[in-house]
Amino acid sequence: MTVKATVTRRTSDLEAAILAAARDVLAQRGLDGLSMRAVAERVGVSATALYHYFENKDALVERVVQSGFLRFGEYLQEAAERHPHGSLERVRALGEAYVHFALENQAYFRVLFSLRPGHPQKIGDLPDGGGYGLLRAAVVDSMAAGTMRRTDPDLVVMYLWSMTHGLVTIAMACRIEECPELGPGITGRQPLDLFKAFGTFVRDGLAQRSDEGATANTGEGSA
Amino acid sequence: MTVKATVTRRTSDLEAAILAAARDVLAQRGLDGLSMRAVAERVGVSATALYHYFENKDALVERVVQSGFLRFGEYLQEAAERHPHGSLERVRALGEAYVHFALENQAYFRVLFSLRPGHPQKIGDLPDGGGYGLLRAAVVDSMAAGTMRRTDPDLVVMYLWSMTHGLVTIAMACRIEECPELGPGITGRQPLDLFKAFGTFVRDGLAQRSDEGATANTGEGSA
DNA sequence: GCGTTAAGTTAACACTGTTAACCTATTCAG
DNA sequence: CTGAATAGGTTAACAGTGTTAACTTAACGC
Repeated sequence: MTVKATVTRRTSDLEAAILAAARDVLAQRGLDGLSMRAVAERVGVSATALYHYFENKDALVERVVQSGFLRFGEYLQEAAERHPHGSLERVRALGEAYVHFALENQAYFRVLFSLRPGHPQKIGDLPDGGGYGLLRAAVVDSMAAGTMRRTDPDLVVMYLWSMTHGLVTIAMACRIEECPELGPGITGRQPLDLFKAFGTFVRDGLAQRSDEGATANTGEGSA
Repeated sequence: MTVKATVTRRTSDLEAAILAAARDVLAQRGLDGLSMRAVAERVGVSATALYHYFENKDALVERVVQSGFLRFGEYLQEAAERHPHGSLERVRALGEAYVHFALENQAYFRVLFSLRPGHPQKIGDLPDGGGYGLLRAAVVDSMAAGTMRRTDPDLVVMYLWSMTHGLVTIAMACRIEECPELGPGITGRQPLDLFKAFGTFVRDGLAQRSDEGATANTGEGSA
């Protein structure tokens, strides 16, 4: 145990080790299992040692969240760059990446957007704006390219973000694919699959259009 | 203290008192402040007495959640009944009621849709299906009345639910109206106001339509 | 009147975040 | 080179949590 102590004497890479341990514990045992003692034990240090690097548990969690947002933002960016500027596909890809990342890193994501009171963080404080700027740019580009109707881009971003985030949140609260009462159109379908199906609604809206007969009963498109 | 004891000796209205106290504590001090001892003290009883009526804290919370969903469902129903069957207004009213109730009962709503692991409840277990059936009926009616395009109603419900729930969730995680980085179209606007603005997108979609010029830059409609 | 049982009590355990007091090795001033 | 200061760790302890065990006490059926 004193081994690590003498080694890390020089600089504070212990801080990094603590953060890494906190991430691991969070991913494995969830937010409830994330205790100061658990993190400390994983690092091989006493619990109170953590207080030399973080003011309290909230501060530690906040740092974990920040690094989480960073990874999240990078993931979104990579997804966006696989599609041309100004295309609706780029917007859609961002949404799909959002859903995918959230479900692959559930314990993580729960904290990122934890509903806990006292956690109302401003979006601007997050690295990369939590991906907001990324989506906004894609929307603005699409409007400029003429693939998306021109309106207030912020309003559109908020709308798309809400829909995507809501799907993820609901999927986490109750396993959608295991809810038979949701009807045959939902049961058995993964959240990502549902998201893709929403694409039709987002593009063309829900209102009955005058230029289409009452017979149309389309499934979901591909793009 | 023995006053209440001798009074409640007869039947178990203590159970109801505990539930009421739990609701109060939850609303006032939030989920973190909801401890067995706090609830017990409010009732005027020892903490361990609660275990005669509820297996553990989770069971107590679950009962609180159930009664919460009941109130939630009633609130939604009242909102729906103020608009005619088959109208899009009825669908929209349900969404607005959803947003309004959530923001007026935040501490409550956080638990209703808590992201906590181990809480993935099936929708069918909730009273009234958590309002799902209500929205579904409104959607089906609208499709039958020809005001809404015909598609899989469950998919539409899931789409509308996601969007609405996402907006609420985001609004709770970070006070939207205090985020200047969200652009002038968002800052200062209440979530309910944003929801109404989404109506245009939901009805007509985001895609550029061939029958409209590139000059259209509409605000949000009224209905 | 007597046991049984329901409904409450206190004491205690294991766990949590956090603080205080302490030790120790490194660093830096004189 | 010595000695003080300090950064970085330790153990002990406190208040709070959910929960269990053991105990009391009041009400009911026979």
